[in-house]
Amino acid sequence: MVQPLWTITMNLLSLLKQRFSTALSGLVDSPTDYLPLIRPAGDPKFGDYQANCAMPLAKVLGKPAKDIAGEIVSRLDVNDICHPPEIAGPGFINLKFKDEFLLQQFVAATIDERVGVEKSSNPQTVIIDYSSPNVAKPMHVGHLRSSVIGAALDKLFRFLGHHVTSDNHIGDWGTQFGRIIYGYKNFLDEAAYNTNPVGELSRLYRLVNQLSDYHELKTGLPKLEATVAELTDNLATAEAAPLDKKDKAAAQKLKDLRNALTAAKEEVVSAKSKIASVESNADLSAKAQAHPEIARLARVETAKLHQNDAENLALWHKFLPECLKAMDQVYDRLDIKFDMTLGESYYQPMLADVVSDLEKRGLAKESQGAMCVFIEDNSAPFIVRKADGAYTYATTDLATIQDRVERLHANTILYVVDARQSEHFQLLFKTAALWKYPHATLKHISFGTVMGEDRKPYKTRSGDTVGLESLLDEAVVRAKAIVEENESLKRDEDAKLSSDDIQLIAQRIGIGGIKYADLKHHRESDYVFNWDKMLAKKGDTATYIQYAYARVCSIFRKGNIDREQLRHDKSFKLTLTEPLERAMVIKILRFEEILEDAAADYRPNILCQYLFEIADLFSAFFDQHHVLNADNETVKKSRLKLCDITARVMNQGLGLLGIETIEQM
RNA sequence: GCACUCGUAGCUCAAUUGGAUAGAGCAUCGGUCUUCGGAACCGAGGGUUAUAGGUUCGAAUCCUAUCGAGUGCACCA
Repeated sequence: MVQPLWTITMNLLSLLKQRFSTALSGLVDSPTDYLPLIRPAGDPKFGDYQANCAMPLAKVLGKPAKDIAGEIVSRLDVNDICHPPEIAGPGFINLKFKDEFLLQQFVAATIDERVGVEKSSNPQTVIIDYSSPNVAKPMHVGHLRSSVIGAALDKLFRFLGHHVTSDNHIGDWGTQFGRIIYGYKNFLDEAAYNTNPVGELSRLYRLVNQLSDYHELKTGLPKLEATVAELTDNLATAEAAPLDKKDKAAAQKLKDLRNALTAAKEEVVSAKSKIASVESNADLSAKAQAHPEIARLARVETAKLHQNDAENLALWHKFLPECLKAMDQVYDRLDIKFDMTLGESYYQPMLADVVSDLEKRGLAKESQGAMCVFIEDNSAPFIVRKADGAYTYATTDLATIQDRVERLHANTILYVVDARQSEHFQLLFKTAALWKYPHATLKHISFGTVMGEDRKPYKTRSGDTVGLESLLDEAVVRAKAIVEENESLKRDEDAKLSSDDIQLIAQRIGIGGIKYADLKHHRESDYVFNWDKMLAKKGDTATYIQYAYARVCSIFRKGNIDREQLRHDKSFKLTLTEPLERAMVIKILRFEEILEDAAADYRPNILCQYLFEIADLFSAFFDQHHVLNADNETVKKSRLKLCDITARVMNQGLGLLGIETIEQM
């Protein structure tokens, strides 16, 4: 027997595209241009999918769009899968699948290990560069988005069959090591180091920073205060001048002055408080007096390290493993694993050659003592070697591209880095293309800021950045309180939990809540961090989806259903008796389409929205229709299969986001 | 000064990249409960998509101007 064409795909959209491609090929030169205009219907009343090709073709073909739509439909062969297409409005072609076809596809998906998602036919070798903290500085909220978005894309691309290598491009060669080394040589508490090396290093880092800042602020304060005075005068003069509403430049200047004054005042306040915090402490004050040149000397330590000074290099080798161990603890909690952790230090031996090669090719030129690549239409140069002879992160990034392309054979490199560095990446990518790699796909996957309720970067109440570990701790503590509170409200005695369960659930809900809150937003936008919203029991949260998943599992538990056996049970004919069931089947069959959309634009929020919609559909279905007590055995088994695959899609989808499910919560 | 990003419901955000009546969640108001987990479900109100023009069959999306917010601008990464 010949298999019908549609058994080879469970992707509804790509199947329709194939059919339209055939239909359009006699009409237009390049049918592929019009295939993206086939998309899910905007409104269920228009059917399941719609094709918007006719309108743009009206101009090309010089005929009314409705006539073209008619012509496309007459050429279109979808009888086996769809009801007769309808033409509506200016020339929309509306398509609705036959239930029989949907059920065939559905069966194929239920028995498929990958719930109907095929691997890419064109797998890419992708390096995903994300998280990338500076070692020895504790990780903070700033690292959250890169880590969470990066890990989600990592899992997504892998699942789609690409050859992914995740790389944590850590800062392990920067100025922070000079500070730590200086601290270690001058302020070490040996006992503390022996019990908790990273804690002590981190204390030393903060101490050296604080003392350096102290001296800098102390010398800078008079100037800062003078600036405030000057701005105050200028503002007074400007405000005294007669206000001409038409003079926009003057109005703008006035506003700029006010903003500058506010900023300068804040700076003075902050400086004074930092100075006071040192001077009010006898120990700190004494240390500050004893180390007036601390900032310069710390830089000297960095320079010595970079020149392979034996002592500093030994210290670096001593510190680094401890720092990495501490980092891994955080990654364990976030369930993130890297294939490689090649920090800046790894690329150091290559930098001199990178610069000389750029020079040889005439790309890099000397300017004001520094070696620079000038990119057209960019005023700022791309500095690959500073006037003092040191290399910059630009150089390291170029060496990194070289290594990834030549040694690891990457054809795509994704940088999950915040939006503020977009200019750097533009210059980097242009330079790389001019240099040796015009064919590598280099993408900056930029993302916005995590903000507090005040719409400024998220800080603690005292104004410090929030440490990532304490953030995770708080999430779990808050989640646990919610789980415990809910436990006491439960109606269903069977659903009661042990205290071990509660701890595990609190972890999955807490960490999942943080991740979901981050991923559900468009990555380019800034978003406001809000505990209550991300852990809320209702609404568009990880918890809601996790709860829907737990409810499905509860059906199987109560009914003593062997899900594996169920999947291969062919002793009955599937039926769809309710519109909600049909909606769920279509939604499930769209899983691959959604994953591809999410991957195409590197946007986990597309997947989040999809998972929420599935959970929402399931919750409505669960409320309105019975599974275990269905009218007859056929309906019951059909619904059980639907429940099984719904659960698998939710589990798989959440898994790709790095969010774990729980069978009971 | 230059460059980039953004402005959508009271709040937090979407909108398949130019498609049909701009959608969710929260909050508000109303409803559902003796059945598989109420961390639930159903419904209602709420919008001149910052403003003004323009482009076209069609604009939150594209172009221009204005207003407002943010970010980045040689030797930190």
